[in-house]
Amino acid sequence: MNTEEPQRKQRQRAPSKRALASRARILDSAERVFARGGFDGATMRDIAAEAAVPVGLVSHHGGTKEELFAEVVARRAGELSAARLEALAEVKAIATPDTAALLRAFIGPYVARAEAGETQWLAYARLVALVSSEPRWQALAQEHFDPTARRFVAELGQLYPQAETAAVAECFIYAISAMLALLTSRWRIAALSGGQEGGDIDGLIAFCAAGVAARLSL
Amino acid sequence: MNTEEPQRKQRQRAPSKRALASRARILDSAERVFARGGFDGATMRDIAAEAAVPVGLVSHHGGTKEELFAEVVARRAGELSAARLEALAEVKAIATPDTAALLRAFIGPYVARAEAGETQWLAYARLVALVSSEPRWQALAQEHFDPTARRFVAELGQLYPQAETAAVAECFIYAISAMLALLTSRWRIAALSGGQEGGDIDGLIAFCAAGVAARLSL
DNA sequence: CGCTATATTGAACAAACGTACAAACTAAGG
DNA sequence: CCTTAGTTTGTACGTTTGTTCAATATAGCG
Repeated sequence: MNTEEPQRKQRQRAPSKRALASRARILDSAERVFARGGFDGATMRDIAAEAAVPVGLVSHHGGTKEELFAEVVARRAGELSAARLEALAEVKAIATPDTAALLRAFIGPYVARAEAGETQWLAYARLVALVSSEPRWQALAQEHFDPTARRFVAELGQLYPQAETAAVAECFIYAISAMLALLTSRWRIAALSGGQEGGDIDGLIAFCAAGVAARLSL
Repeated sequence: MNTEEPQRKQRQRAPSKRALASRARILDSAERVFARGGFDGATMRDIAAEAAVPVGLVSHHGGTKEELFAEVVARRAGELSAARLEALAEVKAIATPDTAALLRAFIGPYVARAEAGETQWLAYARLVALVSSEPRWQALAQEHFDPTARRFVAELGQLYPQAETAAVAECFIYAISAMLALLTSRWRIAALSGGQEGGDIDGLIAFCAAGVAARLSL
C-alpha cells in the first residue's frame, strides 16, 4: 500500500527564505490559473508567467503538473476541514444541533473565507467544484474531502434516524453543489435577474436546511 | 451586430446520406469526448478516433474546435428547451402550478431523457454543467439556456410576489446545480454512503421545492 | 452514362506543450 | 571566508496540439 514513498530523501539543509517565498508564490499562481481554466486549460508557462518566474522553477518546486495540482488542492483542504470540524464541535457543545446548524458549520467556514476578500479562497472554490465533479480526481476527493463529508453525513443521519444513508448523502451533495454554485456562479444569478447582485449565506442555508428536512422526511 | 454571417454560402447540392451519418457520428463522438475531459481535455484526434474517422473529417464537418463544441451544445439545447416549455404549458393548462410542479416541468424532461438509458444525454449533462459554471462559455449559456431559464424564473416569481427577482434567480441556480449534481455526481453519493445507490428525481424535487419555498419566504 | 460538387483520406505544417538539463547564482553551516 | 547543498535561469528536446491541403473516392443530377 505505502510502497510508493520508500524513504523521503531527507534534506541536508533547510530551504532558504527566498525559496519558501518562491514556492508560495508559485502555488498561489497555480491556484489561480488552475481555477481559471481547469487542469488541462492551464499550462506550466501560464503559471510561471503569473508568478513571474522562469518555467523551470515551477517544476523545481511543484514537481509534475499533476503533483502541482494535487498540492494546490491539498494545501487549503487541511485548514478547511479543521475549521469545519471545529465549528461542528462548537455547535454541538451548546446543544443538540438542528439541520441548519449542521449545515452552517459545514458551509460557514468556507463562505466566510471566500467573502473575506481573500480572492485565493474564491479561486479555490472553483478547484473544489472541479475535483468534486470530475471522476478523474476521485482519489483527491476521497483523500481530502470525504473524511469530513462523511462525518457531517453521519451527524445529519442522527437527526433523521429513519432515513437511509444514501438519502442523507444525496442531500449533502445537493447542499454542497448549491454552496459551490453560490461561490462560483454569481455571474449567472446576475444574468438571470437582470443584473441584480444576489446570493448570501443565510439564504443558502435556509434553502438547504428546508430541502434536507423535506427530502429526508419523505 | 450580425456582420459575422454576411451571406451563408448556399450549397449547390444536398449532403449525401453517408455525409449526414458521418456528421452525426462525429457530433456524438465529440459530445462524449468533451463530456469526459472538458474542452481543453479533449483533442480533435480523440474525437476522430472515437468516431473512427480520420482527423481531417472532423474539421470538415465540425469546423474549428470551438465551433464544434458550440454545435454540440446547441444540438440538444433546442429539444430540451422545447420539452421544458411544453411541460410548463401542460402543467399550467390544468391549474395554477405550485413550486414543485414548476420545478418538475423544468427538471423532469432532462432527467427523464438521461435516465432513459440514452447515455448521450448523460454525457450532455456534463457539458451543461461545464457551460453553466465556466464564465468562458457565458455566451453559449446566454444564447441556449438563459431564455428558458428566465421564463421559469418569471413563473416562479409569480408564486412569491414579495420576493426579489435576484432571490428567485438564486434559488433557481441552486435547483439547477442540484439537478446537475444528481446527473453527474452519483459516484460521489455512492462513495459517501458506503456504496449504496442513491438519487432519484422525486427526492430531488422534494429537496428543491422545499428549499425554494423556505428561501423565498424569508 | 458523364459531369461535378461534395466527402474522404493521409500527410504535413507551425505552434505550444510538459519536462529535462547544464550552467550560473545564493545563501546556509562550519 | 570557503565549501557545498540548494536555488534560479535559459534553453533545448521530443510530443502532441489544431488546422490546412492536395489528392482520391463517392454520390447527386442532368
